[in-house]
Amino acid sequence: MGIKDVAQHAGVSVGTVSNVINRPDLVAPETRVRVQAAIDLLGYVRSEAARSLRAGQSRIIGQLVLDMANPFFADVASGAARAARAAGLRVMLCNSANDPEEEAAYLSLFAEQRVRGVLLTPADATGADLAVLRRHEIPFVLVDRVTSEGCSVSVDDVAGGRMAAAHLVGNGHELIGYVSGPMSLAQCRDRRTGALAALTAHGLPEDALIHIEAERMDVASGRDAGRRLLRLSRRPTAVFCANDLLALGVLQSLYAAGVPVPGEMAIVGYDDIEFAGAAVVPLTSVRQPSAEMGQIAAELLIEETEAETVRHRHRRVVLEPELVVRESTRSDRALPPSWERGSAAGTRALPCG
Amino acid sequence: MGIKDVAQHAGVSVGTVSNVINRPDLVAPETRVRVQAAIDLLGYVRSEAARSLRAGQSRIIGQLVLDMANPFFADVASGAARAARAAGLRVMLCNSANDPEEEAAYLSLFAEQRVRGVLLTPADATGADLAVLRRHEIPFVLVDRVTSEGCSVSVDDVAGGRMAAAHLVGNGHELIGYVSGPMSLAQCRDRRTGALAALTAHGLPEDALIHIEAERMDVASGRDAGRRLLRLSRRPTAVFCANDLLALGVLQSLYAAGVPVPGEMAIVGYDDIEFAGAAVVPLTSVRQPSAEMGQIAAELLIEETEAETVRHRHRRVVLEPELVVRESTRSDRALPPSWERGSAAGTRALPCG
DNA sequence: ACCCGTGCGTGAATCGTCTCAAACCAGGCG
DNA sequence: CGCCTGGTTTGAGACGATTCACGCACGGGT
Repeated sequence: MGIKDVAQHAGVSVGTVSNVINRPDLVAPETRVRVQAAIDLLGYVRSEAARSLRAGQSRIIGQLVLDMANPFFADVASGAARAARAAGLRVMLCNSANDPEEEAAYLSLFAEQRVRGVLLTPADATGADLAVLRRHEIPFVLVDRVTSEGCSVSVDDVAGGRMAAAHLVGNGHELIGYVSGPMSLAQCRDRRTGALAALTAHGLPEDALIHIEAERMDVASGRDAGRRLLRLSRRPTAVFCANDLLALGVLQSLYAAGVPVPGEMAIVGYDDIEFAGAAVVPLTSVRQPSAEMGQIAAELLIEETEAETVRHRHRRVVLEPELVVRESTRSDRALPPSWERGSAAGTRALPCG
Repeated sequence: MGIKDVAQHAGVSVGTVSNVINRPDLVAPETRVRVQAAIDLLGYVRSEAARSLRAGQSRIIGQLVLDMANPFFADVASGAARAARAAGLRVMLCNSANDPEEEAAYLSLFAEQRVRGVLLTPADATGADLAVLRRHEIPFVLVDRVTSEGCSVSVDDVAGGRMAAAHLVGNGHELIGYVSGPMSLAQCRDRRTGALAALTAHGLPEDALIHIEAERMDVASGRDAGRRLLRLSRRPTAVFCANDLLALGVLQSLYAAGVPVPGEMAIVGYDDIEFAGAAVVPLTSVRQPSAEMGQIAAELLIEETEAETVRHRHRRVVLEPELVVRESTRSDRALPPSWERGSAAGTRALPCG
């Protein structure tokens, strides 16, 4: 069941079989069909292990994400897989679950696999994992993070924060809540910076942005943040949330308290995950081009690995976010909910589970 | 940078280095530390390709799912990854996107990789892909599907349908809608069968279940189904939906039409994805033990691959679903929404995206 | 007749690890 | 002194595909 069996069966040498598979133009047509027939007959499948061993590297790209269950990363992964396939490579997707130890374990797995390169969103802030990659000379591209020592693809969070806040100010809001995740995350800081810039650009004072910090960026923390929001002495007329899960939580709290959305409180989320558009009050959200991020990251990585003659220069790609306006900030509430408009996310097909 | 360099540096033979790595107990302590020092110094990483070539198989399990973006499959994958790691294996997760061609491509990738085995939820109904796996003698376990020719892990959909309908009947509903996906799917047929059985068991006639078939099982189709539901001459007082995405869509339509949920229309979904509990009217849903399915499937597969002495017998594991009751079927609406109760799904941490 | 180029096929070397039979060594015992 | 034993190390394949320097044959040009 090896290449030798095929060769013997077709009456040729192993080299010729290899040529039929990899460089068919070097083989006489007659021989080619004979060999191909033997391959089909025997059900021969070449061994990727042997190929990789010989080549000194595998045809796999490793990808490490923070949470596979987060639709954002699922989208990033699908973009990366698409780009990889276009280059004849495959992606091995692993989930660090935000745990630096898991992350380190997966990186050494990747090293053993001799992967072409790694796409990662590090859970480890110390940079120790990047040092490991550099030590083994494994090319990498950061996704949704930035580093000075390699390529990265991220989204302009300052711009995203600015457009969210500008949208709210444009709708007449003059006191706005910012429901943030931990300020240790660059994302949360940048989005706040952008929002603040938008307010001051429109002549509002700095304290027009009321800061509420959630411990984690999930739905439960969002519900808590919503309750805190309602207890404020100066209640904002709008909230900007650092991600959609927080926004969904806030929405739930408001609903429970009987506060109409967007009538008494408008909401803007971030990420535009599928369920933002599918909420009962569809959420206005800042869309990140997640699949595109994955695709560009993979393309950068592939370019780096193929840079034999051309010298590869590390690049920092920053993509622009996009505001998707839906019911949760609609000022004219006479219109029916427009679930169908604004984004294709709501219509994406999810097969049964 | 190979095992030879380590051997030379430590002044031993390659066999000894191999032993230090794989069977340290065979090596004298003094030698062991000397070799280990050389390994650390040189940053040696063994080549998985060479290992696999030698062993004739890799340490990877291939997993093929219908949609990575569906939280259900994300959960299945995480369960499988856990079990695999416990056995010293890794999972290579691939997304067929419900496309039989993609599926076939990934299966031949797995064959080239000489994976230990494959976990799959086939998109291809013809069984041609299973024939390929059998031809190459690659062990496989079906997930959420059943076959007579191998192991499988699935959930009792008849029981799920029955408990959903029984819950509604128990709440006094006597006319119930069933929003189904395509009846070509065994899932949809079985859930209907179960619902019907529950109705008749409670003395209701067969036509107490009103069938509405959606083209696809996504939110948009659910919205459409909701609109059709409201146009019926005999309007049900409850709906059972074949998955949560359909249920979310139905919920949206009802909300848009001003129909109170659960006041005038109760809703039960299926799968209990995270966003079912996070909807503004949290959905009652039939929970599938998704992570457990993945874990059991992987364990079955591992058992099959390790069955050298013991003869492996294919098994069909059928798990029991569980009804998670939330607001959307609560008969006492005086209570505040209970987002925090009923399931841990609503509190799962999703890091920022 | 000779040479050369071209088209096609060959076969051996190579990649890095594991495994196993054999070698080696030190010490104890007859 | 020779033999045996048990702990330790060695070194030679073997795994399967790729690649490349050659060899062979044929036909055209000189």
